[in-house]
Amino acid sequence: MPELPEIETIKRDLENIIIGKRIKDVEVKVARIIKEPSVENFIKGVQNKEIKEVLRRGKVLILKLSAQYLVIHLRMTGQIIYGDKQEKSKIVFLLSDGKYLNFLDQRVMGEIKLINDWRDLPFIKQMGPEPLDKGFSLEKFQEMLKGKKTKIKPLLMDQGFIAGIGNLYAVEILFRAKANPLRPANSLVLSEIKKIYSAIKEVLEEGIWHRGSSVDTYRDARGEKGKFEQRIRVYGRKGEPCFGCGDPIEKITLGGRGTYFCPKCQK
DNA sequence: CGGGGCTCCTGTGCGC
DNA sequence: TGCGCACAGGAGCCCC
Repeated sequence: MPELPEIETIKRDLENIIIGKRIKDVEVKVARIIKEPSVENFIKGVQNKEIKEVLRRGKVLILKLSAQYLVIHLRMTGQIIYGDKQEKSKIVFLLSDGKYLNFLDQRVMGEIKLINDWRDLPFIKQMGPEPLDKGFSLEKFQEMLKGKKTKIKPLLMDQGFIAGIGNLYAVEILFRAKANPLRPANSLVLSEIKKIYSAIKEVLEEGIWHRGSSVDTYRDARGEKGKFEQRIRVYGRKGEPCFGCGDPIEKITLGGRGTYFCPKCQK
């Protein structure tokens, strides 16, 4: 599942590959992925537009074109792969260098929009801070947690609270911080908040360093798998021995999502 | 306002 | 062995 580190990896790859190139044409094989404008206007809107910049906000990938923005959300199984045209592509952009930018998506939950300003999207407007920005300080995190009765794990996954963290990284962050996913946010004391805060930065940076995790279908912009999955401590390890104490890892459902943790190490 | 549950979607893997 | 169902989860939505 592409989360902040995976999208950031794709963003950095694409920066080196496609900036300055033009989209000559686009083939829309699955219309429902294009959320706005109409498919017809989408095609007209991207034709012969230069890719000026690649941006990321949370789990959202943004390509700045000559006038508008191409906003891409990969959701669960979306992939953006540069190179030859791929048979399974749902959307194919033909670039001015003769290569293709393929949008693939097994479960077809991804979304692409062409809009005047990405900052106007409601989902972006209500999004929480970028966890790797300097502005996301310990003090700010402390402030954000105040009065939040929500369990810490779903809270970390709430894009309105903090941007870019999904199920896998939320689970890994809490294991690193030795915090139980069920803890109400406002029950955490400063020493625990500090550990979670540090773990957020560390785990996400480690994820980027290892070019993401490919436990599902994630691939980088060149179609390669990430290596962070080798660093995973708890995700998907139900019943297997905890790397901290050897007790079996437990799996519960929280907010409908599989939540892995060690009840002994995570208090 | 918060939280639970359903929805979308399809390949995989488990149980009977 | 083969079939059928549950499961995977990001985010919008409804409802209590």
